[in-house]
Amino acid sequence: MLATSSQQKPKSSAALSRLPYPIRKSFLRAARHIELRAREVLFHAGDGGDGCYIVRSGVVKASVVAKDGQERLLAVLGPGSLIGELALIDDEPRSATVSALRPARLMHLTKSTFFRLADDNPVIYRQAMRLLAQRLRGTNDSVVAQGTVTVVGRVARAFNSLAEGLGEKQANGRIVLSHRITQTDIAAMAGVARENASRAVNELLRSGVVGRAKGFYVIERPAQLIDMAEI
Amino acid sequence: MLATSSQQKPKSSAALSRLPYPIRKSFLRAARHIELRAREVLFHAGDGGDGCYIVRSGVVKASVVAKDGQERLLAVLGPGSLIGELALIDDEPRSATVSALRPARLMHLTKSTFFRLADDNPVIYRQAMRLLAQRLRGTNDSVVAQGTVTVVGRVARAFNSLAEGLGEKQANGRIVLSHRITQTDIAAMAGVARENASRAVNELLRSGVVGRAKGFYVIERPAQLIDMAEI
DNA sequence: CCTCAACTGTGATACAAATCACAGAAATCT
DNA sequence: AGATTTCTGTGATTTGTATCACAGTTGAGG
Repeated sequence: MLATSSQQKPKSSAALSRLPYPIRKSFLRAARHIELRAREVLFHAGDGGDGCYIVRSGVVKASVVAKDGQERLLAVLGPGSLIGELALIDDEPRSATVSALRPARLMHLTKSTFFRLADDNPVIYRQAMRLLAQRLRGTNDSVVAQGTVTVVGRVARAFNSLAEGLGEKQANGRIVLSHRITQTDIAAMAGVARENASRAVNELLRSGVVGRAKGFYVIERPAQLIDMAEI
Repeated sequence: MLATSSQQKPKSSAALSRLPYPIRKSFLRAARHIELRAREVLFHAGDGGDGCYIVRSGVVKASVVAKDGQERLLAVLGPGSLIGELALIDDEPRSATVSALRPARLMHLTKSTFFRLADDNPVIYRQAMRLLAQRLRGTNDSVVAQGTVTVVGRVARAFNSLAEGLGEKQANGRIVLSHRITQTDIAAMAGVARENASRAVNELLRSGVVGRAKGFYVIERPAQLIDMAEI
């Protein structure tokens, strides 16, 4: 499964896919399987907890709630995505809350397992560091974007992030976001008010960069969308 | 030197300080020394370049400029700070521009040296991942803060970041920012207009959370400042 | 020490985005 | 199929910040 179908966009978050096969197999053997019902919480921000998870099917979201109660969506993640890796690495509490948007199957890897495997295969360390570095680049961009980019641009960023997390690339280059996303979700990702997210989404729909197909958003022109989100 | 004086705040960015002494020595032996004049650029965003740097003395800044030309300061960094580690890890171009705010001495570590040492001492990998994880937590917070926190709060964050990068903790708990910081800098860190940074800084001065001592900002009540910056 | 450039403070105005207020449309539940 | 609940679109209003304008202050360089 793990992000190898030709229909699927290769994503940097497809955690294991770049590791040599024997190592991948060790991971799979060592992992414990977990099922989540829709809306079930995997862990809350502030929880302790070692170990990380890899999404095998379904869709989950990572979010934090600010002091004032408003929720901010950090990511919506589909199969192949790695979550909870920060607490694995630095023993600090969970930095975000993760819950299922629809029934999901995950595998869980304990901290001790991870480090045991990694000590034997430094390539794992390299791959993990690479992933962290990529995420860091992404969040650095977000910080800058947040201050300089307009609402439409931020909503475009949200769509890109969604494409990253659960997009399925079609043969014709379009990317289908194979989960029903509400404007409230988009607003929470872009960090804007729901009403303004609505206006921005419609602007994107009108311009044809984004479309809808049976309830799912479709990114019609990925390059242009990325360009709009540029900082 | 490397961030061990009792006057100095222990910082997560004091890259090497937590490594066992023999390993630290290997790093120092393998490193090449570099001098920067004030305002001299170490590297530009977009440059290629392997290798990372550790600040040994002086002060440097990391910044990016958005499409619209406005500069955003990501950090102001003093002795002990690690910079340029992303390109080291993932071979992508430099994500920010780094230049000296005043004459600085750095040491440079090539990619091959880093990985050679790390492959022999997995503890280096662990430490590096830890550092990346911490940074990721920080930038995640920033993203949320940017959307939910008011101007004063964002300026408070900027001060915390400055304390992190170049603060010197005094015996009485106060933290001296031992470099002359302009309001333009603070504005660029907080992502607000210079005029509003001015108003916010004065509010912090009036409330006594921050003070000035011979041209330097002093954080009088670090705990309260952190609280104000909380998301 | 004097000069000039850079930095700082503060009011007035402009503007983008949040908030308010609903009405209509679409899912979901029973 | 009908009843709720949730989601969506769109105007009117308010608000926080940016921007403009400019005077006062400071500090670095000759």
